[in-house]
Order: sequence, then C-alpha cells, then structure tokens
Amino acid sequence: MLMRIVFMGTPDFAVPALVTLVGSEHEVIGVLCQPDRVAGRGKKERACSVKERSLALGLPVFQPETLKGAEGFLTELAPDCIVVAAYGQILPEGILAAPRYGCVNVHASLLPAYRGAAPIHRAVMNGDRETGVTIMRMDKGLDTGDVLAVERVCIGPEATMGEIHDELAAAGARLLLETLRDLERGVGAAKPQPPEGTYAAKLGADDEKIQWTRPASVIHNQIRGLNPWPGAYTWFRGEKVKIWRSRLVRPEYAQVNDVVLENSESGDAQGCCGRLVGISARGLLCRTGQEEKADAGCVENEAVGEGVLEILEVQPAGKKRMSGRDFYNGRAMETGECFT
RNA sequence: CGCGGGGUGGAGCAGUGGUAGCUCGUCGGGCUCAUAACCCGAAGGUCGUCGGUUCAAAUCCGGCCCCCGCAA
Repeated sequence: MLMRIVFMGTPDFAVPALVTLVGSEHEVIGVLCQPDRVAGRGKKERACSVKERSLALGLPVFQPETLKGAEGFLTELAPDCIVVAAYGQILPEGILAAPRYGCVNVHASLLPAYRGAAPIHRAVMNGDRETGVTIMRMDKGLDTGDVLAVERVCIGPEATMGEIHDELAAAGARLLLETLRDLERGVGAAKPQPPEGTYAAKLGADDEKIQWTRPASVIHNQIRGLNPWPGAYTWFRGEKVKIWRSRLVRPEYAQVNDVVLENSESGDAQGCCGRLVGISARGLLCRTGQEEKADAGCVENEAVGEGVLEILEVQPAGKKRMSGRDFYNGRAMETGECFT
C-alpha cells in the first residue's frame, strides 16, 4: 500500500527523513519548508537544506510565509499523511485533522523530555548519557502528541552535538518509515506522553559564553554541546575566541605528561578561573571552578575537584580553527594569563 | 552594495620602503633514570595573485581569487 505524503521540514535534521521517504514505497507529493531568508556573509538569500535537496530530487517545494494561507492547497493535495520534521512552525488545527493517517512528527529527544527548539544541544550540554528520537502523532501542543515509536541513542562522554544530531537524524528517518508502515497496517498503539515534560529552550547568548568558574565537566559539556554550531566562546586579550574541543584532565596526569608551568595550587580558587596553568602537546591547561560533587576525604575526588580543563581546539575571531598549542605558539601566551 | 578581520618557510604569529624574524614542528647531535623537558647545530619562504608607484615594496595604490568572525 502506498501513502501520498506531504513532507514538512527545514534544516539538515529533516533531510534524511525526506530522502528515506522518497526512496520508499510511498510517494512524496509535495514539500513545505520555511521561505528563503537572507543569511550568511553579504546578505544573500539562502535556501534551506530541505529545499535544496527537494529540488535536486525533483519534488515540488512550497514555502508559505504562514500556514494559514496554506490550508487551501494542502487540502487540494489531499495527502494521506503529513510528515513533519523540524519545520519551524506550529500547524493549525485544520491541517492536523485533514490527512487520513494524520500528522506525524519526528522529534530529536525522548519525549516528554526536551520538547521544543534545541533538544539535541540541551541533552549534550546537560551531560546526559542518553537521548533519542521520538515519532509522535501531532496535536495542538508543542511536542505533546501521543508517542508512536522511540529509539534510544547513547551519548558518549566526548560526543559532540553534531555527531548526535547526525545519528538521531538517521535513526529518526529509519524509525519514521517503520512507523508509517505500522500505521497503515493498523499495528502499534499511540501512547500518551506522561504529563510532566521538560522544554529545551532556544539557545541564547548566555548559553554560549563560557563561565570559567563552573566545574570543568560542565564547561566541557557546554563546549561539545555547542559543536559545531554555534560554538562556545570566551575572551582572550580583548578578542573573542571560540572553543571547539576540550578534554577533562586529571592534574596528576597533567604533571606527568604535560608541561605544567604553574603550580595549580597557587592563588585563590575563585580569582584565577580561566587562567592558563600549563600547556600540553595539543592544548592549553586552564583552571576552572571546583567540581561540586568532590568529596573532601576521597583522594580521587579531590583530584577531580582540582578543576583543570584541557583546551584542544580554538578559533579566534577571523581565523580558522586551530589547536590550542598553535594558539599558544602564535600569541606567545604566558602562564597566568586568563580567558575571561 | 549589511559590519569587520585575514592570506609571510610544515603550523601559529611578528614585521607599514632598503639584506625576512619569533614560537612550535622537522632533521642531525648532546644531556638525563626519564620526558611532548633541557642544551647545541641544520634544513626550509618567488611574503595569495595580477598590475602600478619608486633607485628600492612583504611593506604604498588599484583589480582579482581564497579563508574567517559578527549580524541575519
């Protein structure tokens, strides 16, 4: 059996789902995405990823400014099902009710956790060890519909948002197709979400600036959670510097393998957060805040609580990404200097 | 014409008219229990590109190519 599907999506995350549907037994009869916006250097209008791919696949693309005016031709297309993946707009109830198989959404979290705008960023930034992708039936709320299927994905301790994003997009595409097949066979049940959920707020400036007084692990999670977009940043000698990659490091390890130029015990703990305390083969060793869970009395935790983060990859404004070591070499950095 | 930074030996940077420097790396040698530490020595650059000004340009002027930050 074949479904006639209208696909709604905009960014990279939606592309694998679209491609999978096109390659399936179903027919994608139309694609909706956000209108072209001026973006990038030089003020040029840029098409979103879904539009680019749709055109390459020869699919008809619609970019209504708002969905209110789109109800008409959506009705004309008369799809059996509407698939939504990171489209960027709320669907009016009139559209939700129209298709025979309803509106199905692909969302990059284990609902009801991380509803909303930035589920992948938030999961990685929070240091979660697991997240996932959920296929759900859409209702008028924001990511509150009944759950049709779920797939879990592990978040490794060094995983970046970009890596998890790609994994979830691929998993979501796979799961979506399975779910559609179950749907037309009448197999499987839609389960309501538990009432208590969390929201993954859109990223703001506060999320991107590094606070060196925070524990090393928190900063590390922030850095990988914002890689490759938009990036965590800090300041050095008045210039903005993005930090793309870091590593948690134990001071005892550092003393054996790295050049520790300054005793990390010197100075008061709060005053020198962000300070360069040494260099390693690839990076910079920076003082951070204490680990909150550090147990006085336990030697191991004491070491972790020392608060050192190795900065591996940075990018000064106007420059390409480079290793922390290159940054150090080119700038004649000295220990005691601080990131702020 | 959105704002702005930049293209100099393998890497990161300095150098605004007169024999191209720094840190790292590389190669050779040395020291050391040991070291991505230290010491000694060496190799390596048509200074993005085209043209102009000048006795003389990486350095001044103009065109072009490429990279990047902000904003969106």
